[in-house]
Amino acid sequence: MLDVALISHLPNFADFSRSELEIFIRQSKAKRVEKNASFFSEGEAANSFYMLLDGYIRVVRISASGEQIIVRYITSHELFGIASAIGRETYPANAVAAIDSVALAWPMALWDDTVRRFPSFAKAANSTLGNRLMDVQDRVIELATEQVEHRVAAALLKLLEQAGKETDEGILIDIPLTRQDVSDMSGTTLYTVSRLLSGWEQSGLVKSSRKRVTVTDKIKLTSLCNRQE
Amino acid sequence: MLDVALISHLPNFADFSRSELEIFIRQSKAKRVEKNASFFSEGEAANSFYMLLDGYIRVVRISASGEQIIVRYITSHELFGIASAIGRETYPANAVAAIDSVALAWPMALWDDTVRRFPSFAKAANSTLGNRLMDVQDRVIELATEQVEHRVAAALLKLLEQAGKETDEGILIDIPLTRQDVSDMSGTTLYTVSRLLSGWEQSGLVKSSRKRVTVTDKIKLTSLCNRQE
DNA sequence: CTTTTTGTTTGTTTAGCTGCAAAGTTCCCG
DNA sequence: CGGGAACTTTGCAGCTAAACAAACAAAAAG
Repeated sequence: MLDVALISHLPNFADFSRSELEIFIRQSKAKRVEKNASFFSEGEAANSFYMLLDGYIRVVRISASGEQIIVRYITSHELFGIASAIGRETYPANAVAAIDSVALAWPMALWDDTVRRFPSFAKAANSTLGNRLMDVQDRVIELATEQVEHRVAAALLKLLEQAGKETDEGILIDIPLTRQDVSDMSGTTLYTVSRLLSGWEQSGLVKSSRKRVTVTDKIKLTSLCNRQE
Repeated sequence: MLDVALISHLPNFADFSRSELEIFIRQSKAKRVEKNASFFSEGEAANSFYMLLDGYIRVVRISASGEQIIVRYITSHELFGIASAIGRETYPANAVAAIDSVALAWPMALWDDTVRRFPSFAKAANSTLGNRLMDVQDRVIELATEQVEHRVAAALLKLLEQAGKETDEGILIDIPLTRQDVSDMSGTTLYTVSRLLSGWEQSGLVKSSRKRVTVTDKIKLTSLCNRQE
């Protein structure tokens, strides 16, 4: 059983009493999902909402022409699969574990009641939605106005924030990440990503190997994103 | 004074009684904004939330490099400027009137109370957010995977749904719309849009003139969006 | 240890767009 | 009604990044 103390400090649960939170947690079921398996798929009936305890989740959609797009990553303690919050009865995307992951799952039937009784929870859910909306808008702007180099750099920096881990060589992106994954995030091809990474490696911005990227010069990488004119 | 009957049927207000709705409306102030003027700007303190009564609004953001992106259009009876719903204290974008427009404005201080007392209103706000999130995601996918021709066609079709008006020549997009506007929606340049429209005009898909586009063959235009491989 | 699978790099070619310039149109305003 | 502003079209030059192919490297499977 999960230790309530580990999550009681989260803003999601700010106005749950200790016992309320315990009851709430007890209503959930831990769901463990292996790397590359899904918590749920696009179009599926939204029977549960989730909070990620450990791991990383790729939110993926498939375009009309069959190409895969990574919409975002979910990190620990984020709510996800909250279709109800926006009045939907099916999940709008696929949630694929990037590494072995564990989440708590609540029956969707509890949503309305939970939101009504716990304003902090409702607020957290709404600001989660708001942040996602802003993020996605930022990506639209990026895709519409910036060149590939900029976009790939931005994708790496975002990953760095979400999953960066200090090492002696620099900051490692602690998710197994293929060139293809990066290109799926930045709307380009794995070839271009490979070329960019090679180039950056030569100029000492990053180190990369199979499924791993370490950023050695965050400053310079950031500056690629702010290039004016 | 606005006739309450005109809007009482909207889902937003499903569980307002007649008198509650009257009171609610009375708390608002009609705001009239001329073409090309703004209801509010990005970063401004979010003092009001709005419902559009008449007109069209362009939701615009400016990229880091100064380029303008049209994030979406707001049409009649939509809520907008609902920053509070996502826990923000400033507006996240500019709301510019595409034509002379009128909206009701409520003081943001009323938000929490309104949402709490009227679940239908809260639900409407949330599904508005949800739809926007989905829309923006769709645009990300489009920008990341589809070619310009496809994207411009999709932009026109979206406008057609929002502001289409039957005429004897076809369906007119009833908003003054420059080539630049269309390119700002589809992440390309006004030159390319101009070329595409010329081409489509030759093959009888559209008719266009200064600031006007009429779609004469919606079927074929739609098929440009579904082009496989 | 060998084979297969999966991921990465790199060369070459080329389509698709952008960017600029310049001319043509349409509209608006005094 | 005339002049200027705003919008549109078109030609051309140039370049970015996509697409394909092929070889290489690393990991997983047997």
